[in-house]
Amino acid sequence: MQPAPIPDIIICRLPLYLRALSQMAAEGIQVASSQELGARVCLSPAQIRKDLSHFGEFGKQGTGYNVAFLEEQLRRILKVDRVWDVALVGAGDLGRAIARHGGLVARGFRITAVYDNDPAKIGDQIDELVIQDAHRMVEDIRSRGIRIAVLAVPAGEAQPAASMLVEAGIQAILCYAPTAVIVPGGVQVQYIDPLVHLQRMTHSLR
Amino acid sequence: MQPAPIPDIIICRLPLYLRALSQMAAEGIQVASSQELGARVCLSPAQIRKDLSHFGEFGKQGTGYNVAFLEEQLRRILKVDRVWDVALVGAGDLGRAIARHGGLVARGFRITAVYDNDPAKIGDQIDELVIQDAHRMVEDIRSRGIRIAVLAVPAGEAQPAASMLVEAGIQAILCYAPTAVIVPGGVQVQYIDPLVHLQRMTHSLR
DNA sequence: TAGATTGTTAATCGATTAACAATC
DNA sequence: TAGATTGTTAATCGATTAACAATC
Repeated sequence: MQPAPIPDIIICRLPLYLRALSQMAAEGIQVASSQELGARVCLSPAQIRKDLSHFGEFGKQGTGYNVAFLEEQLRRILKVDRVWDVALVGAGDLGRAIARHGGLVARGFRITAVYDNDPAKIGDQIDELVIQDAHRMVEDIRSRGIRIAVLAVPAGEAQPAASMLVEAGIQAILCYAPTAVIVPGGVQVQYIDPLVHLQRMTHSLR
Repeated sequence: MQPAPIPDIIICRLPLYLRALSQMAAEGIQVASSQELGARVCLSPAQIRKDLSHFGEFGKQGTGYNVAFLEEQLRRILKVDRVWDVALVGAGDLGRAIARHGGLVARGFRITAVYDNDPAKIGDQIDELVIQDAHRMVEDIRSRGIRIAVLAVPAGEAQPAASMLVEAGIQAILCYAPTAVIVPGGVQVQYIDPLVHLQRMTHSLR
């Protein structure tokens, strides 16, 4: 008997729960019902309870959930009860904004390497980080054991860069390029394309 | 009899189809089957055909879809067969990266105003755009008739900024702040939080 | 004890897939 | 004509919701 595998659609909601719980904790809220948590993430109380029940019994009847405890459990489940090293590929405007993102560490990530293939940028710094030559990327990432990468390169360079990352042993890629990249099974890719979100909204404008 | 309303989950996929079709067109591909298009967006051919069938009959039996024609139809359905003016709130690293995004116009959007509340930034330029005082934002957006905004401010400023945008007549907000904002019905909000994507992936790392 | 809220089951709902007649 | 692929229907699948016993 395997433990039932958790549907991906449920995993996708956990970071939202975690984010809401962190906010509640910051507001000094110590206990929250599924009703209250649901209101924050725009989901039904039943959905919240059902989702959480896949991982254990975290609540108390008549009371709700202890915010700090549930936050801790979600961090553990999502494996962000530690800080992951992240390699950043691409030191353009977007790469720079990502590297300087202030809230990474608190949520489990730290950019520890930045690569670019523009000779004019190599050697420059983004805060403490020195931009490295992309030619050394595979060797460097491999030797440092980094497993997560953010891809902030132009669309045309996304596939070759992703292939290099796979070669380097990267297992999870967050891709900002507006194009699907092909990677072997076992390597996860998530995409962020703001234009997709904008286009989702225009459809129902007037 | 109303025309059947289109489920949101279908609208959400159309921008992905459009993106894939634009790429195909750029590669010189003139005709694509639902099989080929599905391969590009990682969906089944049946799904593609079902989705498109909500809007009309765009294909030809035995042949597939004319890429340029379907691209044109999707642009029309998503209302990006024009260019929308967009207001950008927040001129930090992220705001700057968004303002300088090269691919906006080709996909239906153009940043025409940037606001910040930091006196040190007001008056500075991002390429051709002059950073405006956020205090003038409501009046300015309203007088220019802008209906779409991108919110790139710190989490703590997201709600007040969103409320100002609503007051200014904004109907669609793309929010980069890692927090839910409350807006009246009829105003759409989409969120982008890279940490949510990273946390979705860590769960299944080893 | 009375009130509230969980965890879970069964029912509902909606989305995806498979299959195929129509037809290019 | 033969081969291919659409648009659509019916079947399947899975996710969400409603309801409630358990219990804090």
